[in-house]
Amino acid sequence: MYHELLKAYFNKIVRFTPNESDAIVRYYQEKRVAKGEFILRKNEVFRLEGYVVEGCFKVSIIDEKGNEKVLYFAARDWWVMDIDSFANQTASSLNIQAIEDSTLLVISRDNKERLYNEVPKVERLFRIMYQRAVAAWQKRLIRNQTMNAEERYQHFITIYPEITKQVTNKLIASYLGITQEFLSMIRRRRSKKSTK
Amino acid sequence: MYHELLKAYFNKIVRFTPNESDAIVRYYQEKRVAKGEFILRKNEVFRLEGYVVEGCFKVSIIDEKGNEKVLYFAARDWWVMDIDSFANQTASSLNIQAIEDSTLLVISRDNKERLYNEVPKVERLFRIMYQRAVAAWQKRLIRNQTMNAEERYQHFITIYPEITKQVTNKLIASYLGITQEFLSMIRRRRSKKSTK
DNA sequence: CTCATTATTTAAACTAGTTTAAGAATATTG
DNA sequence: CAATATTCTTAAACTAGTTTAAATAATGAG
Repeated sequence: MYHELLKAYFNKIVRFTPNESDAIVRYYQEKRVAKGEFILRKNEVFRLEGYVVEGCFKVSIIDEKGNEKVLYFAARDWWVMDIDSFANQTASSLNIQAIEDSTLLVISRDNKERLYNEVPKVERLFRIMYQRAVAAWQKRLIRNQTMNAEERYQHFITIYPEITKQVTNKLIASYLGITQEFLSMIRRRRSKKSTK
Repeated sequence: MYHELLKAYFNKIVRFTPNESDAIVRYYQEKRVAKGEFILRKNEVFRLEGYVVEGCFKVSIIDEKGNEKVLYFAARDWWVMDIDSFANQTASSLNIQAIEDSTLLVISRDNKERLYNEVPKVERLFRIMYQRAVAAWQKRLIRNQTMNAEERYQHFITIYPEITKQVTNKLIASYLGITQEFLSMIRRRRSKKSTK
């Protein structure tokens, strides 16, 4: 039944006929993931690309000092993947873990290649999706270089109000590239300001 | 004559027939840009996507304090574009300026759409190119969050030895997200180390 | 419900990187 | 070639964000 969500998602980007839509979503299977479960661990090869229909994931790396850095969150209507590992079937440097009980629609790498061949317009679909993704990552980098931590936090809670509720401050701090202690200070500063 | 370079570039990603290759590169026109010239200024709509065959460009933004931040450099065999502005024909927030006398192969947004339709495999080509670009931007962000300024500088001069020669330290500092003064200090520290 | 774990806050000492200012070295232009 | 502009360097004072440590609050497992 979640397939309708995925059809709607895709049809907003490229207009498919009902037949094409059906053929596409047939490749995607429902997968439930319990809170805390990993769908990818560092050094594994990422085998499934997933559209999140329920719940929330964190995509992170562990640096050489053992610190976890959150690369991004994927809540409802987002995708989880290690685009590099999935495309090239190389060992991943990322962890992907459910931070709530979650449900995905997943496709394997082999099936994705089959899908590109069966419905060539899917190339266009993902061309546009990736094109937008490049623009989004560029903007994120620009924000990191032009905004200070407080401004980045403000931006985060404004554009991701739902995720703000779903994840801990520790993880938000990691996403923003600061320590949880400093985020705590920012939050105090902000709450003082707002009561004045 | 530069068209052969572009054919080679594309054929490394997707195998095209000679006819297809010819059809594709016919859409790309040679454009010379003198040092210092802008091919895009903030608030304009980006109309040309370009493959650099000669020279070097800087792609940057001016933040609200008036500081220029270099997003990336594009030397030979790279692409210059504002992917967001080009795709959606919205006002750009970027400047793109030649930092040497340069030569590009350019395509207009309208011709690019025609190209996608004339040679559908080009969708696949750019799907793969953008997919790789997403992976590259993610890695850049991870480097920014896990490496300090000196490590980032070391990484930069290692993977971009040519660009290191082509651009000023001021611009490298901007790319790395630090001030030129601090980069200068890093360079002194490094040169002391290496003479010990 | 209780114990244990994890997240959050606070604060003081610290450090990586910035700011400001000025002089020296390079490049650019007429 | 001289004049001018720009880049690069140095250094001191500063600040945004980190580290360490400890206390408190919230959450989760049994």
